[in-house]
Amino acid sequence: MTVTQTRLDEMVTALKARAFRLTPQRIAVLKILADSEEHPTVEQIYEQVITDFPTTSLATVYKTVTLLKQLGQILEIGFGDSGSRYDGIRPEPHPHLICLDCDKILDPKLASIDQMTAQLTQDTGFQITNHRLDFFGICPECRLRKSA
Amino acid sequence: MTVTQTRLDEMVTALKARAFRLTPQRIAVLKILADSEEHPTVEQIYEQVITDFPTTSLATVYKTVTLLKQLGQILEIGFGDSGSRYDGIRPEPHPHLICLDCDKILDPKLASIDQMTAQLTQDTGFQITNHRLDFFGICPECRLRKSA
DNA sequence: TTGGCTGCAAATATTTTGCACTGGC
DNA sequence: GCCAGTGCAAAATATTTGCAGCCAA
Repeated sequence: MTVTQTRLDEMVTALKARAFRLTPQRIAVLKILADSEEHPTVEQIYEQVITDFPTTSLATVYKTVTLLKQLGQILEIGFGDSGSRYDGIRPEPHPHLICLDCDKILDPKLASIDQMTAQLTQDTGFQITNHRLDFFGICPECRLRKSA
Repeated sequence: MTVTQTRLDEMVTALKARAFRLTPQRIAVLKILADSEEHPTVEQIYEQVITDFPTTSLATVYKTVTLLKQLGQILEIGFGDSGSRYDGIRPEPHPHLICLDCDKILDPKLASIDQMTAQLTQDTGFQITNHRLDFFGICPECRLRKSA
């Protein structure tokens, strides 16, 4: 049993638990999200889906992504400017490291967020339910390419 | 000399330094941004501006906000869903604490970000130039109101 | 004086929605 | 068989842009 398999199973289980139907289009979207390390956009998911189901509409992909988001099965990573990107592999909040040059997104390990959250709760009285932490910069590969 | 006065001066200086013109509409926008603790949207800035200059267009406010953003004089705080909000008082990146109920945004003090940035630079080789840290939850006032 | 700035409207981009048909359960 | 889900197009939202006239420097 691979990690990917597990994630897809979890998504399927989450849908079944709430009596949502498992249509071929939905399963195709789930598979892509459960298997994509590169944090795809809705448009990119759509491009993938229509290779298997050519009649699938963009609206259906939007609806499925919205549904999964509401079920907490995927994480939305949106930047004001254009289409949001999604992480189906790690649905819980976690830091991102974004290259401004090639748009690559990495998931670095950083432990201290929980501590900051606890501190804020104590200081402000907020009941914190979610967070978002993004770092922007230039990745080593793009730095090399530019200096060449 | 108040803090607000200083911020407005800084914005004016930044515009002059690059030979941008100081039109009445622009100054009105600057004043609002330099003076608003509540992180207003473009629409809210627009509402304010037209009380002084009724013919001002929304596009002009957008253009001015975009210009100030490019000059690093204001900080954009965008959430995928709707209009971005702006902070003209503290243009440098800093954490936000957002109430999901009343949309209030606070600026809590948290020191450890620089340390995390340094760590990431060392671990990943990224040249980090910017970051964003937002916490979402329910503020004490809204919690009280809901439990009442 | 003059070229950047404004204001209007139209264009653009992204995401949502209405509705008749279809197919999963 | 029922009704949620789909697909199409139109709508809604947010922001940008073209261009003629205007005004800050």
